[in-house]
Amino acid sequence: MRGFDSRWSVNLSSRAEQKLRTRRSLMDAALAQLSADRGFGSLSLREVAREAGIAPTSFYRHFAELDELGLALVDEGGVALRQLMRQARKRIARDGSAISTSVETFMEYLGNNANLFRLMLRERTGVSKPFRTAIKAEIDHFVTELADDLSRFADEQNKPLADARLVAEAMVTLVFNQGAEALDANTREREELKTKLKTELRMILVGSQTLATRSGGKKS
Amino acid sequence: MRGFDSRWSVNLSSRAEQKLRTRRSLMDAALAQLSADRGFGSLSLREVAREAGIAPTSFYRHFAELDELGLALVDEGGVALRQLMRQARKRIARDGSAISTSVETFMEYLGNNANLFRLMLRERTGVSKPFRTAIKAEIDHFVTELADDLSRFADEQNKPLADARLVAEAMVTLVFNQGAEALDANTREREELKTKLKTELRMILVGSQTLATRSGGKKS
DNA sequence: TGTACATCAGTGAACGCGCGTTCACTGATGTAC
DNA sequence: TGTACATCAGTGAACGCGCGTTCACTGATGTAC
Repeated sequence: MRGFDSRWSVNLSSRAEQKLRTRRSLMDAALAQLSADRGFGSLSLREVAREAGIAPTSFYRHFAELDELGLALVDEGGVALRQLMRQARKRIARDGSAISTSVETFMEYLGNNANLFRLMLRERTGVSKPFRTAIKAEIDHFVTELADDLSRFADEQNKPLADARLVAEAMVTLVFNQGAEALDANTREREELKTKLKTELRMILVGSQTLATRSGGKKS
Repeated sequence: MRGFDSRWSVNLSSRAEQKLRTRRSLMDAALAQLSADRGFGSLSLREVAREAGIAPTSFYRHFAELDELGLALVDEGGVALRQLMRQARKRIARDGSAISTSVETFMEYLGNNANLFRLMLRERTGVSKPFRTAIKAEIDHFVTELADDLSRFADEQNKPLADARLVAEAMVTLVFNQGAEALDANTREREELKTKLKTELRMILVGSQTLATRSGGKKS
């Protein structure tokens, strides 16, 4: 437990360190209670405090309400998304095969941060506007980067594609939806989902190239 | 109010008619409370009974629990999906332009059954397994019919496509996701969504045809 | 370094609230004769 | 048709429960001198 945040502790009083540690316990407690059958909306402040091992009243020393904790988790989800993308780029540079590598990387991240992604995937279409807005912003950022990558890639290969942003959106929609299913699938089903997903992404990519070419693209 | 179910009332005692009417009030009350900010999970039995104008205890004369009412609504959603598809086929036969007509028909249905679709779209990835299962079954049925249509259409046009089922799944995923967004969009945004959606569907269709041709399709 | 005071994370008691569910009931509707 | 009994949708009182939130507090940690 000690040192889990040693990088930051240098300038913090031990009281402040302890506060951060409790805050983390609360966030972990909330994450731990998420599952296929429990969304963030079904958590209670008392339950989270109980799981974190503090009195319900202490919760207010860290967050004004439960949703504020949830939005902090969404921030972490955004960090995970950016790491995911960085990791995927690195691997693609090494292994090529952009679609396959991306899907593999995504699914790996999904497995390693199951409940964080559960939160993002579910609350994205959930009931709380602040959640939807925050998550949509994170995904938007993700889509933008993907669209840039796609454009660059298309230029390099001299295979233009129609409307990179739209292609990126469609891809992210499919990836996230299959991701949501993959979370609660067994290993075999997950492999099937990956295969399906790769084919679907390829269809979109190829389709967009074909449409770009037909409508007078810059292909030689 | 009288005669709203006159087609069925013929063989029913007036007591049974009244019971059906109350049941309908309950289902309508639940539907009426759904919105962008309220999912089925946030409804309470007491609230629904209040809105329907009956005592909370009377609820149990109609459903064993609130979820049972929800599943009855999902059944109605299934009916709406089948009507939607029937309507779309009819229009396509008349107007051609399969993708555009389908999207228009879907969006129209969405607008006319907003809360019913809200329920389907949200609980599809929601927290209750029975809901997820029931909705997935309805969508599956929808996907199957779409896949059949796609195959038939491809044969007629002598443009084979790769893996009709998978194409249908991807299309339905995109349509439902954009549908969820369209529900809470204004008219202008909705038009944008339609345009985007049509392009995305066209990419998938064209991509699937291109892939089928490349891998030795039966095209002349 | 030692002392006096300030800060503040964590606490336990207490509150009022809406919830789901049970129960025994009422009285209109339906049925058997 | 008229009568006596059965059915059953709808009721109101009552229950125990977990919830979010308030409050005044405690005591360890931090700070000023």
